[in-house]
Amino acid sequence: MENKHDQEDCSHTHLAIQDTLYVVSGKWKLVILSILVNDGAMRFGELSRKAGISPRILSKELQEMEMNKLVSRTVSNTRPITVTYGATEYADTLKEVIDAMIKWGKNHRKAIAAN
Amino acid sequence: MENKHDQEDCSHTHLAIQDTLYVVSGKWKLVILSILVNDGAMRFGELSRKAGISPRILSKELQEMEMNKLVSRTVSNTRPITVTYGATEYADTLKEVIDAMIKWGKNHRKAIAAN
DNA sequence: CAGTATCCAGCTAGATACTG
DNA sequence: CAGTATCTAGCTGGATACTG
Repeated sequence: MENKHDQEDCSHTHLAIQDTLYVVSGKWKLVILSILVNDGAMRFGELSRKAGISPRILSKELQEMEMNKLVSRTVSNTRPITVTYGATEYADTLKEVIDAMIKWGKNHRKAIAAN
Repeated sequence: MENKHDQEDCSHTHLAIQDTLYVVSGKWKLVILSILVNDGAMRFGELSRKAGISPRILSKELQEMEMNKLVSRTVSNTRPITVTYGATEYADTLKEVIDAMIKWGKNHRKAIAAN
């Protein structure tokens, strides 16, 4: 019984880590998010230029981030249409994770340098 | 001047995130670490069997983790030699990061499920 | 036993060109 | 403008066999 519980807890925990890792890993997700947070909402092309990401990759990343409610996508009825991407309020909840990563990463540099 | 400072802060921050990401990302690093933390130090073969990782990958992961001071490697002068791997005390410092990831991941499941 | 060597499949990211 | 299609290079992880 206890074993079963332990395993379940463990797999839930593992799943939670995987989920977070998925959202935060990869070459661009956090770069995109930080640009949208710091510079505010902007259009697809502008974001592409500012981040230096080719459209194919940017499109894919934004779709995933939208599914994860980290960015919002707003279409304007101009001609041709314009699309604006912005960081959501929900994206702020990631701050705790990112801050923990920043803190550990900074200390780790020192820990490794101090051979 | 302010710009320069901002950029430096930003790049340091970005670097710190990358460093942390490097240590926790990938398919096996946290799995290996949790086994060593939960079950204690053990030998290469045992770890390979317990985690279900082929020797090539396990060896590579352990080397990286040793360089990052997350695992210790101890050679015994038996014949043939035996090698024991264990989680270091320093590995405990990662707990903050991992806990933040677990917490966010668990909440995120709910947030996404509540469509 | 504790790895390393070799070979290989699949995924990630990018360049470039194209479409509504 | 906001993407999608196509093609490609390089990296990650894995199976298997081998060595000291």
